[in-house]
Amino acid sequence: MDAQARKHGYAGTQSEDQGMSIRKGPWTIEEDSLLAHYISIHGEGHWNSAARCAGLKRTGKSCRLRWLNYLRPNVRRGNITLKEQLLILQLHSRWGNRWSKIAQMLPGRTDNEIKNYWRTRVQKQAKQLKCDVNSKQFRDTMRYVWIPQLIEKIGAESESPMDQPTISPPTYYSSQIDIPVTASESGSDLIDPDFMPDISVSSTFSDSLDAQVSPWSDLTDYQNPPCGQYYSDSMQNGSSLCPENDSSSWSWCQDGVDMQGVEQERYGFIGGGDSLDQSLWNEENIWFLQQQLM
DNA sequence: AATCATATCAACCGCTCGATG
DNA sequence: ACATCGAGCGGTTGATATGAT
Repeated sequence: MDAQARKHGYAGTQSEDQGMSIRKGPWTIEEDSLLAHYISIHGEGHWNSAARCAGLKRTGKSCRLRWLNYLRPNVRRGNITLKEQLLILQLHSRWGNRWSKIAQMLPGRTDNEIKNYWRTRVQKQAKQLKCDVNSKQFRDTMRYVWIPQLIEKIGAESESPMDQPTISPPTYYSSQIDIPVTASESGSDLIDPDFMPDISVSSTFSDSLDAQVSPWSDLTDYQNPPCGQYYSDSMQNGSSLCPENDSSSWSWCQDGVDMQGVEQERYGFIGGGDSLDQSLWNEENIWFLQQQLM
């Protein structure tokens, strides 16, 4: 579409409605109310006929999008919360760019919003790390730094009686979210919150992160990212303890654990869709986070 | 105060998929 | 089995807001 047409809110073609100009661009209040009124009577679906019958010079697609992303009741707007961020990271790690699927797990959030969040916040970080968002380096940083940080911060928030008076003390959280641990069938390999802060980090890793990871809104307002140690116990069965790996690939060792070795052994691929890491992103964790968002 | 750069987000586009005839 | 059509999805774009210089 040419910029002029968009600017004036009309398309030059009439593909869907015979001879009628199709309006584009931002929705007006009148259009919103027309659409909302129509849907309140006839319900969702049949978007093309909805557009026609409601007297909107819009495509069905446009109406559907407007309804789902804006007009629909219970649409949640505003900042993505920490818990939502955590859930997004987890679910994206599991499902990749399946935005609508991810959105289904975040009540009130739209796929568009989550997609925008990912692109603006997360991909920005990948860019600053000078790596691809699907690269191993970035996945590792996300899994071993940001997600633990988020969990820590959420735990801290949960401690605050002002914040969440009812549920989820940190211990409860930590007992539910076995983020960085290996096969936790027994449930014993869970994060100990005592491990969370004050982590000794290998110089290469910490230098790298301090230098490269810039503050990431809620996620990254940390100067010394905690990482590493809480994997050490549970990841021993990663077997490859600090081997001198192929130096061309990105890896690090900390507390005797070679993350790359672990990665190779354990991880699915971010954005890889079906290659799931069930031990890491298990249903229980996701369910729990969802409950927190309700 | 003006200008430029960057971030954010609403909306569009093209493609795919599933239902239906 | 094939064609058509509507719905939905993910990627992308452009307008606007915000911050930095």
